[in-house]
Amino acid sequence: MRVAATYPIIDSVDARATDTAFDRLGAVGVIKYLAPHESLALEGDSADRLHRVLSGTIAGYKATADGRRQILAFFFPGDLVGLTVGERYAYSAEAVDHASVRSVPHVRLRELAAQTPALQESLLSALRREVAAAQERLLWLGRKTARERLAGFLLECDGRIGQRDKDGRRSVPLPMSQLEIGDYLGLASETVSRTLAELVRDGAIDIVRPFAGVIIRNHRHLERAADEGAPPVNARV
Amino acid sequence: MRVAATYPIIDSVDARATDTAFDRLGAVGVIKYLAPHESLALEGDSADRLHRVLSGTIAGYKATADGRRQILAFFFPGDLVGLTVGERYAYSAEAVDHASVRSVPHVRLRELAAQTPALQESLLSALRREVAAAQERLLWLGRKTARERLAGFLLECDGRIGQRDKDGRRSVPLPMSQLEIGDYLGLASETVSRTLAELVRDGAIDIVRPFAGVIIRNHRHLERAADEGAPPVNARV
DNA sequence: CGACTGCTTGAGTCTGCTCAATAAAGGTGG
DNA sequence: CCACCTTTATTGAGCAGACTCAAGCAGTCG
Repeated sequence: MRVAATYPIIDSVDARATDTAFDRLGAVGVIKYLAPHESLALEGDSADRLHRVLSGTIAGYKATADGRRQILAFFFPGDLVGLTVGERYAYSAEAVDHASVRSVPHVRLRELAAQTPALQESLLSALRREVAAAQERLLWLGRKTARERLAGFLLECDGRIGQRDKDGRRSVPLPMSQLEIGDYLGLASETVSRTLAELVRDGAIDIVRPFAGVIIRNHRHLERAADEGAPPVNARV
Repeated sequence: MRVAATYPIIDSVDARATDTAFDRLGAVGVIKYLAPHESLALEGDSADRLHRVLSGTIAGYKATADGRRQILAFFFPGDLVGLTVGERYAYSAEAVDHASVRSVPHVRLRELAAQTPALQESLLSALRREVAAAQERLLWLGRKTARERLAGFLLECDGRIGQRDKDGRRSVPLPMSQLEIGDYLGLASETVSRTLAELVRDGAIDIVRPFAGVIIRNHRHLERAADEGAPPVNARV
């Protein structure tokens, strides 16, 4: 376990879709630094705080008594963890990699929101996005194949944290392990590994070794894989 | 297709957890009557209205190009359909049985909410419940067996629309077909049929014939089936 | 350098799906 | 009210996608 001193002191957010209304939060609450797999909150804890991710990645998840786990969402910089709670957290949250969050008591948040209609509005639309995201994934988990889910996941990550590399291709860093990707997609980690290999074989992606992300080789192909589980007719372009 | 005149004229809601703040909606908007499988909204439609279920059942769903379908939620009397939308509906909605809804333009709703903090608060918490429900089901679809999902579904329905019959047992009417239950749980309708039969064999439930609901024979047993996919050690009590 | 964690790959299994045939209801029209 | 037709539920047989178990490898951290 690393000590706090080894963390960079971060207080800005590098989120692409930064909602400026949330910048009001910049001055309140405390900053927490989390090591990989360190817990931020546990399902059932009394939920007094809202967390905004400053750096790194947080996973929100539910678990069963016998150890099965479903990751509900990955939270990247700029995202809010703990929005949906009432009295108690409805799910647990832990750091995926080294992460930092700003924690704001809900009480303080409510005060701020009362003064700031724009913030109120932002919270509401963040909540709406969260519902929409969860519902989209109900379709994945209920009705899509491993290949479709994984392709959809890579496209989602591309949209949220993808970058353009020097050759102009989309580069998607994946801070989470394949086990965590499996827990997000309702798949075993072996299936994630095999299906990634399949997408590489089909020419849709390249894997950055050691496993740290993917390069999208054929975006169109990946979209087709996400929408239609059928194996491609013409793989290579 | 029935004509509107054959519908009972309903303008009250028999929801158990009626949120009185929503009664403000009682005077605005129009009432629509829907025949079974009649569409209320399609994914991608411009979303100008919020619907409150007065009677019957509405299903919200997403579909893929090749005909697979995932039902996101069943809406019972008192529930709100179309809460989560932005510009356009994020999912389709259709009637499960004969149903009626009160449709309120979002514009009018916003006016009312501005005047009524309690309504604002109610909308927010309805939205929060919707997230929580979707996330609970991510766990079902991603990590639970057919048996666990079905048992969980029956318990959910008991909590929302269950009644106590003359012998004091829980009676759960199920207005939707087994195909629709399958589309809700990410299962084939045959699997729903087989798994229901299994729960009957185990003494957890009885099926009301012709298929119209279930009687919960052993609540404890059903709870165990929902939380732990393992076959019961001592079936009959 | 050694131990651990995470990824890959193979073999075999199983849950739940597909396809199919039959039965049971419900709605429609004569 | 009955005969017909359509839709829904049941049940069986076979299949397949994804899981489990297991072994081996690679990369990382201490």
